[in-house]
Amino acid sequence: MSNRDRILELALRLMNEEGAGAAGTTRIAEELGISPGNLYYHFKNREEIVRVLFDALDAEFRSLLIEDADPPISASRFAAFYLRSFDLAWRYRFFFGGLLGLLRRDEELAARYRALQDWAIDELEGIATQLVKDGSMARPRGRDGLRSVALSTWLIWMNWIRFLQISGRETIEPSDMAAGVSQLFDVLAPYLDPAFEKSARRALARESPKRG
Amino acid sequence: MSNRDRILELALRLMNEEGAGAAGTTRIAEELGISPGNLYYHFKNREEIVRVLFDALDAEFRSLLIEDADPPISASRFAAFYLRSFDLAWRYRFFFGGLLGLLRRDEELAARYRALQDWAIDELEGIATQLVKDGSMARPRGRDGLRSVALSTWLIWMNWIRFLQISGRETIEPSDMAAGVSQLFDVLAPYLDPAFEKSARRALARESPKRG
DNA sequence: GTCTATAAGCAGATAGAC
DNA sequence: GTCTATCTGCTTATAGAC
Repeated sequence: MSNRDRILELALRLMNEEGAGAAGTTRIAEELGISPGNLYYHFKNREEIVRVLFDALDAEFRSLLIEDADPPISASRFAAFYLRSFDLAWRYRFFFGGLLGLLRRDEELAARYRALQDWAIDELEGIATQLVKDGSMARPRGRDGLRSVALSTWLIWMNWIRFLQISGRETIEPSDMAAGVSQLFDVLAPYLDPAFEKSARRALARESPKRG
Repeated sequence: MSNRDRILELALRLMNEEGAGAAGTTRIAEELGISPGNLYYHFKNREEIVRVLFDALDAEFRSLLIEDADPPISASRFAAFYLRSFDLAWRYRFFFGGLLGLLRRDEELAARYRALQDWAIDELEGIATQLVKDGSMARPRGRDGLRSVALSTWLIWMNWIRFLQISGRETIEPSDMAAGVSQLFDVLAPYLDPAFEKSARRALARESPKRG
């Protein structure tokens, strides 16, 4: 394993466990037993490390969303999609807690993040539209009903892990993600076809990672 | 105006405008034209400044919630309550963006924040329960339906301003809060009595601060 | 690719005079 | 209450040898 990869791996671990501020260049180099100079050979600066990690999250998220927007959307695929998206958020959970600070310090990262967010909300709206077409979901009232539902799901997805962190949980486990998906289902529930919802909830319970 | 108050005022302004990290003790002292020593006479350390600001937010939020949970809850009081709560969040908007970082650095602040959050979610559930009793709202399905609705409203309240900041808005205006309240109404809408909802939305449009 | 050594800057905080 | 002066510790980042 190259030092470059070891740097990325350790940076991700440290930031996930202790927050985005925990992975200074000094500390990374020290814990890996390499020199600061070596680290700076591989990365121009601290921000570049974060950008490379974000790019991985970005790519995974896009392929996940594209794959799963493909019609028709069955209840189990619907549940699996949200579970996988929460699992992805978990693996890069450092990103959400410190997001604003990270974006303020790196305009390039901010631009990439915003492009992803805009695209994702559109895509989530597209998924909701497809569910309506499939007859699995009723169209919410109001002009921008589907847009609003998409935005609510985005807000919950973005902030579920941060909410757990803020609430004082020492560690966040993959098994905590099912509650986030369930929270999200609760927001969609009033519009979902009852049979579809029931089936989706069953799939969620079946496929959630178990505690421990 | 005492230097102590000037410190608090400037710290709040800087953090609101440029983020929680922007108000270092050095910078505050410099911009006020006082010495670092003077600042440290008034506050034990940087964290204490933040704690005093949080206490103000805490007190205002509690009195707002207590006042408005008083039955029966009319549609216009309902709308006014959410508008005022978003206005409060706006005045202390620094807090939400950098929340996780602030809590990680100050265990005392973390404990106070968590107490407020636990209390607030209970209280929001109480408001929802009252609306059901008043006949203004249908009880959501599922065992913890009202709890889930309370949590969703909390998540949106907590994260609306941060969402705008993250989305790249240079400045956030009081007039941006109405969209947050509207987003929150959209989540509640499926359960609200149609006449109640209509009336609440009308009150929201009437009482929202205008742009500019 | 990797190292040593160090520059340069900024933060929070304190001692002690007035 | 307010000041001057300063200490300490930390961080990012670079120059240049191996």
